[in-house]
Amino acid sequence: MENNKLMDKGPFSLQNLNRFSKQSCSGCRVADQCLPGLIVRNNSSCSLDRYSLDNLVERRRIFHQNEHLSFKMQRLDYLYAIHSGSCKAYYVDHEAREHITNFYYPGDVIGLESIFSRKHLVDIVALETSSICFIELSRFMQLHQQSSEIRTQLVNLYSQQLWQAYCMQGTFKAEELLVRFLLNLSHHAKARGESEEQLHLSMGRHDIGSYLGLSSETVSRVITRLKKQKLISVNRSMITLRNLSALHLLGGNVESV
Amino acid sequence: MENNKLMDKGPFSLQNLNRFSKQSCSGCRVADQCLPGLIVRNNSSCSLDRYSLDNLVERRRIFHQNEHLSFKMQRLDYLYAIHSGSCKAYYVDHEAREHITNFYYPGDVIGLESIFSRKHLVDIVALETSSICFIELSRFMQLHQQSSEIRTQLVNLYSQQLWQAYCMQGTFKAEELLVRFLLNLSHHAKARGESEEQLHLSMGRHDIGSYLGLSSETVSRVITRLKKQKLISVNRSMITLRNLSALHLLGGNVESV
DNA sequence: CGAAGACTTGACCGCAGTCAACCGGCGTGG
DNA sequence: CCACGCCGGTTGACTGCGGTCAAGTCTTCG
Repeated sequence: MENNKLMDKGPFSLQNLNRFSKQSCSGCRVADQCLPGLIVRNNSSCSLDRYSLDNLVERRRIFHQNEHLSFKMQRLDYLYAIHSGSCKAYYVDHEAREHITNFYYPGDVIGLESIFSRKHLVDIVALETSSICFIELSRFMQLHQQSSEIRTQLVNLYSQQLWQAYCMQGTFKAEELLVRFLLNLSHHAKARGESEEQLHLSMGRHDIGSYLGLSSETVSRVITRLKKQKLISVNRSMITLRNLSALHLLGGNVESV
Repeated sequence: MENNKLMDKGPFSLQNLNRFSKQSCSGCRVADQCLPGLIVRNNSSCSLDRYSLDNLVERRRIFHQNEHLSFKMQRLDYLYAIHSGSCKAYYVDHEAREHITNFYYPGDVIGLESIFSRKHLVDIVALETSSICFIELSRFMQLHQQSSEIRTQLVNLYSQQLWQAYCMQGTFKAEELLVRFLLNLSHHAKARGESEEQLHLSMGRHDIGSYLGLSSETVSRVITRLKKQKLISVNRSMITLRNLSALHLLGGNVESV
């Protein structure tokens, strides 16, 4: 029932999509936030014809929860863009600990960190039922050579992701980390036109911990503490930020990317 | 005396450089590792004339220890490439703690994480007397639009740096962090044609700690421990890796970038 | 030679990891 | 329909790594 409500409120109805479908970016709902979408949208000043651009996304496919988009060490044939849903990227270290490198949401492009090695450096998994766009890498690189829009957008995208990654380095208190994580989610949700207070966490406590460098127990404890301080309220995987300004203070007012 | 020896062995004699000097990449000693250098070297298939390329680096200048290349929040007019010496980039958080985002060595390009915001997101400081190449950002972006070499190299560079940053996320033991740090230095030194066992640490313990998310005391203690295990030997800022394979084991055999 | 600063070492403490018990929702099968 | 088991989340007790504070050492430089 909770789930049905979510589906109805979602950006589009999953049922209407074929499992494999030829898609174009022109009509995409998250085109505003997405790299291919941005490029297509700015087509006017672009040296490429509309056909090439709309074919940047080769196809789209539904992935179910815990289904892999790709495995570590596979050849890097595609980048992925998230149309709806969410994914995590992770690798397993020599002591069998899972390290999540990033979470991805609608409009995000996946795989940028792996390009130099020409193979996937991480496993990529859907956190919930998700609609994923396939961007053939060779075509992308071709278009990248031809379109100044792609170039500009790509540099900005890389630059942002790099800065974001830098901001995760160093040592922080558990509370600070978690608050920043939540504010980051909120920021991105807002950018996508969703609520900035109501967050739906598609990943488990363990995943959050793995991303932030904490144990799932610590994540749980900090959430409980924030709940007691009335800064957030929690309903299963739904978190409501009750006092954004107070949270910004706790998180150190980091200008999120 | 130690210093003189270093100068003589160094890649080139600092004294021969003017403080400001017009430079070209064609004859540069670290061109093999450097982004502008790589581009100039592959000029054959390049759409740009040699003049434009050699003028990618607008000028070169000597910075002394602790001298700032640029300050946080300044407009981003230049990227920097290190010709010799080394630098650190850092920001100060809301609790006045210094976070080092990265160290830079000959051939490295500085400023890539700041491009999207059009201003410097970090302070950049020379760790020792260093010769720094100035790359005017507007010219770089122009050339980036014109040269497919720059594009390919830049994507690879970003991709690498992003992966490297991802690998620093998550939680690791102090020993593991430090060993990986040393092995990374070793790896890069080797790539520059220097010794992979003899490392000269141009930054202090505090800086290493700030980069790895440790206190300087912990860095010191771990170094002492490794010394006692005969894995390294230490002579002030000179560290010798005595057992690379054992160190690789401790560091978790991470494929360094 | 003396002062300043970086590094080392020791003592103590606190945050977060680990281990374990418990809870509560959900799905499955009787 | 209920009973059961599973899994993710929460909570508690304990521990240990690494932070903090402080003293002491070594190096450099004026």
